[in-house]
Amino acid sequence: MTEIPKTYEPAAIESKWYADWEAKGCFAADPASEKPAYSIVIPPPNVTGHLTLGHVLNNTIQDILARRARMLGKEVLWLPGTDHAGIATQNVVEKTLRKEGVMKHRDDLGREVLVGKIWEWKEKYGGIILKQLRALGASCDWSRTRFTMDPEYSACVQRVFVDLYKKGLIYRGKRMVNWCPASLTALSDEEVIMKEQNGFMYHFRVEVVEEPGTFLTIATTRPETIPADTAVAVNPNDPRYTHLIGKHVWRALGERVQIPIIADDHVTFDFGTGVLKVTPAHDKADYEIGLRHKLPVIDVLTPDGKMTDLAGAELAGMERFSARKKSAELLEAAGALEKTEPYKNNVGYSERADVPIEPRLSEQWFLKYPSVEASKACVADGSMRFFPDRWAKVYDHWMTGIQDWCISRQLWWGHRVPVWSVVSEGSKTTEIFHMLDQCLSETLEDLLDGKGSESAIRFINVETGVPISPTILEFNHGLNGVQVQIQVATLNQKDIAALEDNGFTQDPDVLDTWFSSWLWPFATMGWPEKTSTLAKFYPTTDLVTGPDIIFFWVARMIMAGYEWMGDLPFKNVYFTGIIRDKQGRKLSKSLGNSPDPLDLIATYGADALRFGTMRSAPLGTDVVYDEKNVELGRNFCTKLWNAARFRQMHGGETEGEIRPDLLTSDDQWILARLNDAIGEVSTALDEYRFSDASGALYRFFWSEYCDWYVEASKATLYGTDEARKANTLAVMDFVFSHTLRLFHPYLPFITEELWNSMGFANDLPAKQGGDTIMFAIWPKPFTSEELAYFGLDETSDALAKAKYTTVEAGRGLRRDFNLPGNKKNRFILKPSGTLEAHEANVIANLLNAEPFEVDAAFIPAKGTPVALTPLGELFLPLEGLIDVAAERERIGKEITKVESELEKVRAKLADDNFAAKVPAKVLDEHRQRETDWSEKHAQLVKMREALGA
RNA sequence: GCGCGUUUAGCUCAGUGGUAGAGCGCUUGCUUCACACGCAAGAAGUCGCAGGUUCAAACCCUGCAACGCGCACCA
Repeated sequence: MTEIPKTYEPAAIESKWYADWEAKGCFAADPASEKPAYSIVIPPPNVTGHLTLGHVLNNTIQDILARRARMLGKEVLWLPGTDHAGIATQNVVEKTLRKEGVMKHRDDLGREVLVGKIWEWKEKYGGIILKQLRALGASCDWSRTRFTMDPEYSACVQRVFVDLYKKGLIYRGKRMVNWCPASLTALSDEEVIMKEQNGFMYHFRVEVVEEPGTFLTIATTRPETIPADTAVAVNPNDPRYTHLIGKHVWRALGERVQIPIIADDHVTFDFGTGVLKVTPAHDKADYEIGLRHKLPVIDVLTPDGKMTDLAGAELAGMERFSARKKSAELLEAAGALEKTEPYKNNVGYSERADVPIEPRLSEQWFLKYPSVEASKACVADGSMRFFPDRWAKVYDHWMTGIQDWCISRQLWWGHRVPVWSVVSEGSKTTEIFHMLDQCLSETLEDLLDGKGSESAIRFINVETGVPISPTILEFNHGLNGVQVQIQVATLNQKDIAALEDNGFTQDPDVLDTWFSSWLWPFATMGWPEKTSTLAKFYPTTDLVTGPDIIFFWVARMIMAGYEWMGDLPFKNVYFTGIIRDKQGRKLSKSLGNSPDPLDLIATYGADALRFGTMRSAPLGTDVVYDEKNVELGRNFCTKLWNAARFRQMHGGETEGEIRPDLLTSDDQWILARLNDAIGEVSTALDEYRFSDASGALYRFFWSEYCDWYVEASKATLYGTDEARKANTLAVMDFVFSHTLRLFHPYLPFITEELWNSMGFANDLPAKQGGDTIMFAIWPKPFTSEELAYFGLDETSDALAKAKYTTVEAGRGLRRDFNLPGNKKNRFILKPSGTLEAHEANVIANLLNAEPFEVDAAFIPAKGTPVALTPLGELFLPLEGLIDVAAERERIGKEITKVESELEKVRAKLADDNFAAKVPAKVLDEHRQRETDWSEKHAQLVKMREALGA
């Protein structure tokens, strides 16, 4: 035992033990271990990220799982790392470079230089969040830290790209995509969030060319796209317009041209005017109509959302929203605007840039998802479990309606699309793609020299599917009209040089960040090699993440897991809540409602932050952040600290054997409560109910151990029976050593400190708690032998409970008569049975009663306040202060209360139906209740009678 | 529009058919020999609304309302 300082100072203790754990290699995962495996891969935070409360929640949960698994004897791998986070990171760095005046636009630097700058940034700031996780106590195996742009990881990304291409699941095409005019890139459907907009519905009219004087009224929310209209559509069955189908109208804005009136089922009768302007270049549905009717496509918007010259001189160059207003003015001026009415509609926003996206026709790479059926089935059939399970439905719904994934991004930071191409002279249609296939080691030059094996390189005529001999090709650009793809080995610098010498250029796009993240569970473990790590730790056990990335990440990881590992990537997924402020808003930097966890750690300690967060985060609900919770955590740590100090004050040996013959009723009671807590905490953790587990521990330690057991034990500790005293200390040590272990996953630092300073580590084997509490054995509920040894059964805690109820009754009397708690008072118990001197002593202590008399023959003065307790009548004599009337009134109040209870239970028992239909057990319960209440009632009435009328 | 979830004390939440609970906050009294980051006592709830099932409903069923989330989306 080393002396425990008076105050708990978390900072020093935390850094000391974290360094110690790392030095001892406690976090390292050994694939050769014979212990059963437990593994988690961290949801990699953005490499530019800083620790937020969301990370605190998420990573505390993972740490709790990992630490408990170690104590349960598992070989634990918690694999950390960061994500390159394409758009986010490039935005952050570009913004800084602009601020520093290094560049105005990315083109000022060019691709290579900018990417170089981002790498510099990454090297400089990239590790911050991982360092911050250490401050939280995260027990990650840092030797395995991965980054999604590590060379080995990038090779995995290229490999799966080629694999999917070969399987025919990746294709390139000109499609309508979600275009972000701020980030200047295509986005996947998942990156678009719909927001309700207060806009306007503009009604304008166009004249029918063939019938001058006849007008059609069109309703639109986007008049600025009128110059891009190439038709006007009506429903073929709409009687109002059938006679006009096939005729033309004059377009209202832009070049004055005739556009056809066409019939299409897409148009509904009752929306707007039933006449739809068709803008194939700027609307997904209109594009489909355009395809059906072979309409021309006129693009009037630049990539960054400005009007092109095709929009007409008045609009050209204007920003899209200004152009909208201007268009309305132009229509108005032309007398074509009939009305403008306020209108609410939903508009897609770019999730990252928070600006409305534009549907835009562009050439992109798409992926048809692989292994969809297996991925759907594993959640549906329960072989993978979601917590809370309602997310399984959301997942299933998405998987059912799954759409192809646009995987190319017009950015520079990320995994560049591994495709090289050359456009041969004189032909726009001839492209030669060079695909990577990293299974092979030959360089491209060797292959082209004919030294490569036949399978090493394949040149395929895409149209015919017929392989072409490499020697015929020889980078001859004369293959007009033939598309050729080339699949070769992983490119090294030499390969790339050879390609570029021959006029090949790499596809400029990079891949969606999630196209690398979805490989995380196995690409971090050495795939495609069959590593011992994969063999031991894949599939991983648990994944802990937010429900907001269920499609972005979770679903895609499942599909990747099945596709390349042939197995699910994790067995359980725990979805955390989202942390909100008291007004229910998400925490964000811009709202300024996002406290810095490191400040909280500095103020309250990491354990306090962890405990406070976990206590307020029940499974399945969002978390309302309140600093009070962290304060609560801090207060709890202090309580734990002081309880340990109290134990230490009384000296004596730790780990002393408990002698069952010397156990007091209080000892038995606390052992029973400990046993309950062990069971409750273990079950809660098994079911991922982290707040329930922490709540149970909190209640056990504070209310049961400190408030009752420690206080009751003072009768022994300050007494004269040395043998009992030693035994009580042994019980305290027993309870404390179990409690510290139960708390360790939540409070790693303070439990380690106390584990050592209280001496619990001393006599244990090094690997089972001797070195560190991290590997101490997780407490198990008592066996029947242990229960018998301690003499614990259903009745063994009755006496202690009765005492505590008696004490509460006495304290109630004190309160009722305004006696200050610090003054000693005389109490007399007129016992209903026998009471040992020791038990009386305990009651006296807890009541602060002096003297405390147990007197079966006691005859109280008339009007002496009394409380009915399980142990008898408890009197509070008030010499000279007795107010008979007041006491009668007090008892009268209690009688009223008892009567109302009695009435309720009697009403039930009086009901014939009740007696006839209710189970025997419930009936007995009610009868017992009736007996108890009426006994009490009779006693109270007698007492009141004794006080006179 | 479709689906999911939530609604219990001032606040945040437990409570799956049988006597309404916790933490915080509040009130009152206590620097009582581990702890004022503490101890003790207390006040506070027609369990969202309306029906139904049942001997019995916070709990099960139906409908409604409010809030939140997901998906889809008609100009």
